[in-house]
Amino acid sequence: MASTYDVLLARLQTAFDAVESGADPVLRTSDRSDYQANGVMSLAKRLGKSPRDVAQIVVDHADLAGVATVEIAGPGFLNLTLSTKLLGDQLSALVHDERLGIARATTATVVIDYSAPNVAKEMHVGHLRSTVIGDALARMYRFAGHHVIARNHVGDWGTPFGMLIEHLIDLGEGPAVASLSIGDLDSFYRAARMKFDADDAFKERSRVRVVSLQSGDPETRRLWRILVNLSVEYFDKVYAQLNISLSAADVVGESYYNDMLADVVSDLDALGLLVRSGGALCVFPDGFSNRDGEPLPLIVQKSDEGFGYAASDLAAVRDRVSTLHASEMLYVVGMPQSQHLAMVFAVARMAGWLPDTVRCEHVGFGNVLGADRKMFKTRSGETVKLVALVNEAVEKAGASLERRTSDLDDDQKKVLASQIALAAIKYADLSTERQHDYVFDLDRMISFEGDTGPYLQYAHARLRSIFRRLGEPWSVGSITVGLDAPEERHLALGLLAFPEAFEMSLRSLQPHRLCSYLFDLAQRFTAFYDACPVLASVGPLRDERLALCEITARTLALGLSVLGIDAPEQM
RNA sequence: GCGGCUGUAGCUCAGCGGAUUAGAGCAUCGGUCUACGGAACCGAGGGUCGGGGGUUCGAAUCCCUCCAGCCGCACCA
Repeated sequence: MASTYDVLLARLQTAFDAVESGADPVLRTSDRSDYQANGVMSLAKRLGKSPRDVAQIVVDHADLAGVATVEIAGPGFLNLTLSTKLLGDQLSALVHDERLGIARATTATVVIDYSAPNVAKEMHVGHLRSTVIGDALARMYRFAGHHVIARNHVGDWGTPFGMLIEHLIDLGEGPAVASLSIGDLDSFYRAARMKFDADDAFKERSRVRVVSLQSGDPETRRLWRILVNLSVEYFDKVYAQLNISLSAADVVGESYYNDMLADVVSDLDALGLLVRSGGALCVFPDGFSNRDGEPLPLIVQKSDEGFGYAASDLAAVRDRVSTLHASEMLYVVGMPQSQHLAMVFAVARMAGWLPDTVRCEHVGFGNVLGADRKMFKTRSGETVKLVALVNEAVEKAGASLERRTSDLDDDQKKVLASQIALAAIKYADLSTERQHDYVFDLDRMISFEGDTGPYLQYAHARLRSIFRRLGEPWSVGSITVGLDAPEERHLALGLLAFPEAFEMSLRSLQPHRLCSYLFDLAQRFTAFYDACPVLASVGPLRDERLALCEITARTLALGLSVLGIDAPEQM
């Protein structure tokens, strides 16, 4: 089934082509009518004709019988009003369409790099956005029909592991494992750090340990593996708590690329791209300069022979294209890394490792700020742990549930509190344009009023409540709609706009567009709900309204689910 | 210095492939209640879209410039 948007666009395109081949209509929803088509004005300018005359020609050529009526407005806008028949047909199709009008895409292999916590460190707000945005994009891509490969590029390599392993040895394996198992990674890390800074002998041992780690000493690797495995177990718990679709299987950390680094360097050299500069081996991609206006290098091998993160990032690009056969790659990484990633991509393209046919994008995002508009920290100035953040939100959501009389038992309330808390946090994160910083204000996002996740969940719960009260199973063949009440029509138009909103959000890699759509839909629904009795109405009218409710409930649930947000049946 | 980002109602944010009176949420004020879950609905006030210039019949949206703030810019990822 073609979406309403596509039906209109196709008919308009034909009409525009009749005037001038290649002219594009720009179709959008409008307050003045159901849809508005622009594009006549620029076309008229090119043809040197009056916009209204051109509009008339387009209208004459447009085959909109049974679809919509057109009116030329203002200097040359085409205001389209959908026919009741089209609305009825489209709604009837939606009732029986699991995908709610969203086409299944031809399958691409999409590698999405997100979350990326560090081994032996706890996850904190700094990981929130990458994790939440990456998860939402992964879910959206999967629903669209693509093959998604999630890559959790954890920081599991580098000089800190010397001191961490030595600290592990000092504590004794058993006690160390026991303390790390409870997820208290930060105090382990801090203790190692303190010893490293205070004790020269420990520092020397750590240095030696790094060397044996890198040279593949089996015992050192075994100890390192202990740290990695315990950390991955901890990450899994956090992901479970956050309802993030990442697992240990998606963890492919920096260490995975170790064996490829030497080849990256020698292959770049063979291609004649390597330059020795300041002792380091560098590639100078075009278009990047440093603060003195000189070409800026991407350092692939440091002057001490060690490999930088540029080398492993290059290895990852190459691996994802050649081994995973990625046709699209997304890096959900903070904005400050944009220059680095742009250079990595540029070098990969120079080397021929990243063909032009592979879309490769940095999905950058801004910072999470506190009320003071500075980086979000605790009152004492420490980094906010993700677990603590969620716990506080769950607590608030739970307290709010208690304040309302409810026939739910304690277990149900516990689950609900978590679902509401996560909806609040995730929706707040996803609903602002991702490149922008946003102010983290838990009280606002969990106040359950206005443009929040819980508001959307509530709208959905009210809908489900209608069907619970209905008792009997409800089904309908085809809907004969009048949509006489303006609220009904407004809601119906909102439902038909779902595919376009979803696809636009996915195309632009901007989940906030889907958020805006869902909020708008929820508002349309509540206005309808207030004005149009459903269960108290009878006959075809009741079926029509139940159909609107059914589609709305499924649209909200599906929209939320691809954002990684649960839609409870009741709350 | 180079590059990137930001500046839209009191607050938090949409809108920025140009187009008819600039939108939403919160807050404020005023309505709606025998309510299918009021965590709701309806309405009002509130903005020279940072300043200036340009392109255009038309600019929050495109171009230039200035102001304010943030981030990155060679061996930590």
